[in-house]
Amino acid sequence: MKKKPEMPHCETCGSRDKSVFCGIASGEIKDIDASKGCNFYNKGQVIFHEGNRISGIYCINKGKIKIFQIGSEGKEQIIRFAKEGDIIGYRALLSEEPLSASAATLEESTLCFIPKSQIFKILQDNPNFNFKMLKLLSHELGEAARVITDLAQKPVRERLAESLLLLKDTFELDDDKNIQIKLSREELANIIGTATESVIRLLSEFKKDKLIDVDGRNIKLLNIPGLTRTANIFD
Amino acid sequence: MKKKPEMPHCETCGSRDKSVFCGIASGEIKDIDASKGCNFYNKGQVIFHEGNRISGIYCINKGKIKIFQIGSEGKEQIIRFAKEGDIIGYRALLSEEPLSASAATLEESTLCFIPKSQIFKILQDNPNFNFKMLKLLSHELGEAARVITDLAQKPVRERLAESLLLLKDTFELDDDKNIQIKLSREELANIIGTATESVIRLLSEFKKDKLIDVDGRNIKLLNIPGLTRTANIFD
DNA sequence: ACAAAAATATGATAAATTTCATGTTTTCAA
DNA sequence: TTGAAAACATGAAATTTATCATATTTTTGT
Repeated sequence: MKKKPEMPHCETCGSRDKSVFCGIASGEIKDIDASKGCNFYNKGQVIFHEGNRISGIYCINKGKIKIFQIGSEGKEQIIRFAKEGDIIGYRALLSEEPLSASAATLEESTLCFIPKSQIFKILQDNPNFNFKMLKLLSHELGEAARVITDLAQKPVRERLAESLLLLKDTFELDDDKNIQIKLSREELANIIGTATESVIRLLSEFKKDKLIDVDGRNIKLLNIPGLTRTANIFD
Repeated sequence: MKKKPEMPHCETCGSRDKSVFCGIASGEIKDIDASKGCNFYNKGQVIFHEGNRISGIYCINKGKIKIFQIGSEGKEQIIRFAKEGDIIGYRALLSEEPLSASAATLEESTLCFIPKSQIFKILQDNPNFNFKMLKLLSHELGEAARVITDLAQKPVRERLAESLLLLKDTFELDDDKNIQIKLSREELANIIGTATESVIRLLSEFKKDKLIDVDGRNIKLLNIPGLTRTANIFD
């Protein structure tokens, strides 16, 4: 069994400058540090549950997270991903509504929890942080609109291609051009709203078309321009 | 030709207390009034265009608006609706990104335009307004997530039923239980991401099943519980 | 009021996608 | 290590949904 990692500190947190907390004064950082809690999560652990209330936000110190809803037939729908430096749970906290989605780790992760009172204090005292949150929310809303249009209008093959590119942008490629995230075929299906079998078949097609290379859950992007217009390949 | 209506004033605006501007002090309302512009739009007029920059937000004094994107095949996708008292364009303004969607009137409408400088001034000076915007954005984000799951997982018949209920909640029913918005079959199709013919067929089905009554673009909801679980009607 | 255009309607067919069945491979816990 | 469970894979059939063709009705501009 792995040992629990040391409690990370915001002051020395490597992902702080990439995060929404980047412009915060050193005094306030100390406040956050003092009020926060920090936990290690194994792969697949649920962080919070759709429908519950939330009393703070989680900041991802390390790891990868999926945010998902359960549809009416009990099927998981992945809404978005989060990684090191990202925050999750802020939507429900700020709207003061129940959580609209659940979150679970995709690999071993370390998350810090910052209580509501602290967040609201910073929001009040720090116009810069406040504005960052407005920007974050409105950016996310734009992304969501694009997802809606794609889900409504694009066929499954294109949606899969899109989501591979989205995963590339979110988690980046390693030196071998592998997407730096390992998802099951079922999870891929749950991003684009299709059957697992369809994803399996389409990944094979993409491989045959030399657009990607597949080795287990490792997906290598060989021809990114090709993926951006998969519908026209045989035009 | 109809006469242009009088310039409305925020101070006497009937929809202000229902809007995001409801808690604003009288002095600030006067400032908004002084900086705003106001215009009448005919049915079907475009208010702003996806991809452009925006320099303020529009507040709907009167009328009904659709917000939509154009998909890769040129097909319209309706993202959301707005009505009297709602604001539009705030997403692009706050994210400082280009507009992610276009807006057009669904009927004759009057809209006020409040310039960016004024909005940012209120955001800075008025924590209450600021917090209202955070709430609005995060609420919208929750709605978007639910739309994503529905589009990804529900069959067309259920999506149409859902969207009729959404339209009911947004625009309400008149005394005759008619939904207070008149959309073409094509527009209904563009909400749920399906073909116009499918909407036509399904509306007939709903009518035959006594769930709704249809007379042109007037849709009367006869059996709302039935619509909430259209998939199980014949179970 | 009238012609043209747009919207609505419906059937037949085609295409996309899911479901089901079944087999193989991989993963994981005892 | 091994046996069970989960994940992956593939074909065939069924289902859903889109497309095409065509007719009718409604709306709109002149």
